[in-house]
Amino acid sequence: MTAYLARRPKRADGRRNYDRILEAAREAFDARGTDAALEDIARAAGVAIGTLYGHFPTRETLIEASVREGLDALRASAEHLAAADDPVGALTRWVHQTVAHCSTFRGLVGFLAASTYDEGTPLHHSCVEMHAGGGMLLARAQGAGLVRPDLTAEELFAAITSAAWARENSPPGHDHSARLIELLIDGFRTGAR
Amino acid sequence: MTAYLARRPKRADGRRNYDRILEAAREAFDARGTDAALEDIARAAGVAIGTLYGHFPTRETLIEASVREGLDALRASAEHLAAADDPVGALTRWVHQTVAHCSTFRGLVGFLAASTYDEGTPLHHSCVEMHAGGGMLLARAQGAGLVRPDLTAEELFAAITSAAWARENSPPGHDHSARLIELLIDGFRTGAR
DNA sequence: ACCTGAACACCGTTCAAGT
DNA sequence: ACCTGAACACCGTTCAAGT
Repeated sequence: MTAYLARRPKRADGRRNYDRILEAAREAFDARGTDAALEDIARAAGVAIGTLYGHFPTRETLIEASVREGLDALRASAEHLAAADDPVGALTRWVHQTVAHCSTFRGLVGFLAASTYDEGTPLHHSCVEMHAGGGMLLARAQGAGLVRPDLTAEELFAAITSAAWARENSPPGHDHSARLIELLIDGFRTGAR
Repeated sequence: MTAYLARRPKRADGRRNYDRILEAAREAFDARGTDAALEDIARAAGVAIGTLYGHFPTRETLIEASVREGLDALRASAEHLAAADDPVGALTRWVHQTVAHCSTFRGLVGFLAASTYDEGTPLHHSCVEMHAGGGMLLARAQGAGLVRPDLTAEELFAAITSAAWARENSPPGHDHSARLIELLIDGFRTGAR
């Protein structure tokens, strides 16, 4: 069953409030993570709390609307990178991009991990898109004999989300997520060991 | 500055309550993660909420007391494994053990990541112990020329916590943390790529 | 079709009164 | 030295009344 997704209203005042809430939400999630107080977001947007709930019935729909465009763009990016002549370089670049997007806000990657295999979830669609984009680049690298053939898109996704978690949760000056990605990609390569 | 740590009281009734709270907390954290309701824990332990706060002034001190023994035992395990003749095998085994302990409860690894570089935190001591244990096994594997000499104990710790997060946050049937560890260790090896 | 804010529920945390 | 539970604060969520 497909989850309810927030829709931008048709009426002018509704659309204005919808946009303001989304802008306030992005700022709040950015500053305080995905468990930012919804009342603060409503106040910053200049609307009553009921208005926020009217547009975004759950916290997850609000998070989803805040990141949808960014995450779905990764699919297009994968298609673009698939044209490169260096399949492992393309995969590596895409993984770095994806990790960055999955750690846009502190807490986001937890929702993504919970959404990947649960259709009834607002973020599920974006997860499927990412999965498909990664699977495409993975298959190309495997087809060229450069990445272990037994590596699955699920495992790639697990690697990406765990690196994104590391990025989200690193204290300043101790973010080793980029290095983690390099080590993982090295582990992906054919003949590694 | 060192953080306050919970201490087992001397008076018999206090000790009894302390133990009961800890037992109830382990069950609650196990079932519902580290953000389980403290009132539920107090009720399950048969004490008033103020009693819980008297022994464990913050949620983190309660979490710390729940996992201290398990985490600190990893140091002894590292020392034991250091005697093995296969340094990479020893490191691999220790990483698997450590990942398992860091994901004892859902939410634990977030506290661990925040505690590693913050002395004023109840779990800091256990993090330092783990860090030291891992550093020892890493140095041995590097000394034998089997692991990249530029890999640091901080990076190893980041790899372990991110794998633990993957383990904590995997839906049933989709836990790829063990594979992630294998891929990472392969990335650690000398001459990988 | 959309907005408002009071009302209720839930839970974290403190503290005065007790033994 | 330790226990109790009422009291307060904060925030999520709903809904009747409004435009």
